[in-house]
Amino acid sequence: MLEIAVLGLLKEQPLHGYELKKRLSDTLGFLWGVSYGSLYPALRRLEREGAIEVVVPAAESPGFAATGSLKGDLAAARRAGPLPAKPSRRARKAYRITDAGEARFAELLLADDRYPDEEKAFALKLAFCAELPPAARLALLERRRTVLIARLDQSRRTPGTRTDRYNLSLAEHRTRSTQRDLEWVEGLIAAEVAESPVSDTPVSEAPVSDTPGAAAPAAADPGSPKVQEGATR
Amino acid sequence: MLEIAVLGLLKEQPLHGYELKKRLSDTLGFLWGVSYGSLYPALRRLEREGAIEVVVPAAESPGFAATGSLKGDLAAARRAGPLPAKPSRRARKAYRITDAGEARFAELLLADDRYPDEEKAFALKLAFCAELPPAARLALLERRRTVLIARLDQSRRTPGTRTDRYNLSLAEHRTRSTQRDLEWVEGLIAAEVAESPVSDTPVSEAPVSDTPGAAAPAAADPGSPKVQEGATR
DNA sequence: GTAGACATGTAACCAGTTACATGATTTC
DNA sequence: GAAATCATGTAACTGGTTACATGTCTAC
Repeated sequence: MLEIAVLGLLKEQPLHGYELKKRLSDTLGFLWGVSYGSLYPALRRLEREGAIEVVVPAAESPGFAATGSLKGDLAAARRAGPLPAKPSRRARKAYRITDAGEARFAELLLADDRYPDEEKAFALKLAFCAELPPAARLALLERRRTVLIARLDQSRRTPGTRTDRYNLSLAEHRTRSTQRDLEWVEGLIAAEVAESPVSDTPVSEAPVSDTPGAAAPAAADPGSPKVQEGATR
Repeated sequence: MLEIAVLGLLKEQPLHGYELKKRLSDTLGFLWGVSYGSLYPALRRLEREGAIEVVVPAAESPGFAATGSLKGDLAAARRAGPLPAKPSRRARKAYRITDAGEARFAELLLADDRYPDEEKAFALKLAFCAELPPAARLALLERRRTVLIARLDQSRRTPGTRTDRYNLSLAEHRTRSTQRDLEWVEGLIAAEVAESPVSDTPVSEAPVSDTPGAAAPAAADPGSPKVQEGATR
């Protein structure tokens, strides 16, 4: 999860840990508060795997010549005036994504992770899917759709053993939420298909299929009922 | 989290681990799939803390006389015919909640836990709040309300740095979901207040206050803005 | 010279998971 | 007597967290 976010941000530009953390907090902050205690180890892990690499400290911000002395260069950068991306302090290590990292990123976005928080995982992936090829993006959305449909008809099958006021209300609210989530992703899918014509790409299994009108709220047709959430173990 | 669920189920009746797991899977299954690897350690932890205790194996299901021999009794129970709560196998250990456990349960339901998955935590607590005194229940709902309001006006303040199609859609969908969650809990609060007249009980700090019309979607007044989700940290 | 922002890192913990080991009892 | 189901438990791992330790540079 963290690795997705890190790779996603580094795909746009090289960044060092501290800055990365700030961006994670305020561009994805509404979904996530990452801590240094997980970020730095994650960076080292990714580096070891070859997904990212330390960027050479020269020419950090164009506009002054590198002398070869790191400290000197940094001081020079500082003297040049306050830049939007503020110049350095300590032994700041900026990372850049590698080709292997790009591959890993795509793989992670599409992976069938059994991360506990489905909703958060999907939200995070969606937040970064703009950088993905259209087919992969579509696959991501289709997968989410399958999960939601499975959830819906599970709640339809299961009567619910606890029938006090609170559980009843909870179940109903949950079902409606899921329905709306489904309508939403179906909207996204439709937009996606409209944008790039439905080439023959057999991305995973169900190309796009059904959705008769536009966004049928909670109709039948489980599409491909293979996925099955791992609720029961 | 697990402890809440376990205590909540044991509040209704004594159960052994295996059965507990089954109930967790199919009465709360839609929110949770617990595994033995966490359940059994949790039971031992709760027992050590004195929140639950092993129930004496005699008179497990009334209708036959205990002989003093566990195995004999169990075999007898078996012979008596298949009961709804099926009789035993191996050295089955049923647990019962203690008074200390009841106290712990109430404490956990109201605790300000910084468990990562807010939504799941609230859903779980709500699923068991029927057994709580009305004032505590109300406090639980009020707290949730505060969190949702904080979330809403954070998303209003934060413009959002990433402005591609997907992030925009995500942010909008999220806001609407939160709004509906808020309306829902406000409905629950209203029902709660209607049921038990607003005695002077100063449960936590904000008694009930505001909500002028009935369920004002996203109005001002953060109630008590103390809570503050730990997103940024 | 010290307060505070910038910057990196480690250790201990947390709440769960999977995989495995084991054993009792019933059913065929 | 083999397979299925019931039943309990441990060890290693996971993906994070908090709390802490340390260092650098600026501004006052």
